[in-house]
Amino acid sequence: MNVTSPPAPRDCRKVSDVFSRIGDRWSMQVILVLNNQKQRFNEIKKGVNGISQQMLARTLKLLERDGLIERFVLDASPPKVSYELTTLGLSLAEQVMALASWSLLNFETLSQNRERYDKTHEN
Amino acid sequence: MNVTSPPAPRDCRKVSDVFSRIGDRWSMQVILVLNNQKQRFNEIKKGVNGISQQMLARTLKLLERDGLIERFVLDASPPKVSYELTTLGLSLAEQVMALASWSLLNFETLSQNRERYDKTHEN
DNA sequence: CGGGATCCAGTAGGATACTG
DNA sequence: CAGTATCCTACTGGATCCCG
Repeated sequence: MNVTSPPAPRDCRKVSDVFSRIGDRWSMQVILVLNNQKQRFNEIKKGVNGISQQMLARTLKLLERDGLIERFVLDASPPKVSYELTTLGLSLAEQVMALASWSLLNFETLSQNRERYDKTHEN
Repeated sequence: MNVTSPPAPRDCRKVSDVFSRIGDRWSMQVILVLNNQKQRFNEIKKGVNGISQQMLARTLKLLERDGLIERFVLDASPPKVSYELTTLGLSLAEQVMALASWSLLNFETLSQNRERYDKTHEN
């Protein structure tokens, strides 16, 4: 895709599809936490601030379904399961990391913009 | 932020905040369509496949609130309004374009992975 | 420990009609 | 043309309990 022009409508649907899959509240955060680190369920849970057990389980399953992470059952009783980004997942993680860096860099600016907007439009 | 390590929990919240703002169904698509192109309301609507009038109006207002786009009223009656990415919006658009390119490149792989997963887990 | 099942609330998002 | 107002539905995500 040309970087200087908007995508074609057909492309838009594909982009929309991928975005709506990873653009939920948790997927990208899980990808970030797993970046270069094979981790177990509760380790990921600690890493992702505020996620519930169920949402983590759901998110991991969807990411596994897309082939972005791989699930390893280490032991059955007591259960030990760990997760790791696949090659595909790692390539996505790079893009997500770039977006995350942008977010950290510009978070304050965004907050200030919102505050200013709300003040001038509160009528 | 270091690209090889997961972000700190405090950073995670900021990243989550930004992601939950632009990670909805439409924001990133609008940003893509506006990339390097000042456009009017209905032009954007044509560019973003399937968006309703209301959702476009809502999305544009939120993006303007964050200072990512600027709104220009050209005429009052009949109304003519156009939108353009700000410098901040352009810098975000770069990251979003990278993610969009990844999406186009790997869309087929993702679809196949899902299909395969669903077949082997349908029990 | 790593989930699954169930129930519930909040909100994102769609359809339609109306307006300056 | 570029919105706003209203209503409604569907889905996301949270809480809780249970299970091997």
